[in-house]
Amino acid sequence: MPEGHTIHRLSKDLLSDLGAGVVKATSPQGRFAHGAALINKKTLVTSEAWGKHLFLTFSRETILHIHLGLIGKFRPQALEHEPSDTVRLRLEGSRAWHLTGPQKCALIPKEEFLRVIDDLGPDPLRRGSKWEDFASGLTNRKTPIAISLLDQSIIAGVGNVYRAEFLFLLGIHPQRPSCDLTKTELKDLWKLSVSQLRQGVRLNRIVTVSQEDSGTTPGRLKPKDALYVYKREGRPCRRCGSSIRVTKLAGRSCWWCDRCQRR
DNA sequence: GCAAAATGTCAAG
DNA sequence: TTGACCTTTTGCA
Repeated sequence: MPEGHTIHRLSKDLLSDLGAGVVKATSPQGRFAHGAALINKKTLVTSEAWGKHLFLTFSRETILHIHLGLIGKFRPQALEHEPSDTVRLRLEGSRAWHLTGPQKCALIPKEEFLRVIDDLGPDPLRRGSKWEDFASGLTNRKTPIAISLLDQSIIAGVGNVYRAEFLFLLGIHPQRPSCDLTKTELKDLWKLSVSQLRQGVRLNRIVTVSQEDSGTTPGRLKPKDALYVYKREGRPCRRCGSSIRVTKLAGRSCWWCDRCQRR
């Protein structure tokens, strides 16, 4: 589930749901019992997303740092919905929110918050992020562009789905050395990140296929029709019909179309 | 019904 | 580059 769009959407939804009053916090799993007790009966003051990191600030400057990792989920439930014993944290406002399988769920001091965001590259979903910072992170980098796009210190919030889809949409081969991209390509890559991630927040899912290619609106698309290349190895490219290929880059599968994406 | 994979990251070899 | 982490979902019998 979680690339940057998921976390930014969560950040908004949590604030509108829990921001009104005092929050009740528990840890049905028990593993975060101490932290939950410290948050309990406090007010949610701010909710911020930086790339794939979520920071909830409660009264008295208590900062809760959450990172979902690969398998974590943070989902709204009806108040009467009983939490399973895998729920690390349950927050209760106008709805209940159940956090399961997070990579990180901890109360942190302000210095650590600053350190975490300092290590991140520009986040296309944050105001004030500049494409020049993205571009300067890639100068002199011979690493394949598909590897750079997963590097959170280069661009924060892009994950394995978006990297493959962005490169397809711009006709860029995943193995192209990062430093070989033209200024125009870099600018386009940044602009595409901004528009795609924003759409991801709006729809609360990743849909990259255009209306012309799909013949319908994004909201009505079936999951398997929403993407151009991700997890489509061996299937025909939606643009040219040639077989989608897959390779390992940065330890993760990366899909591309050899005809649409030139080296 | 069970194994494998999953939109992620870090530490160890 | 590989394994570990943590849980749910998917794919295959």
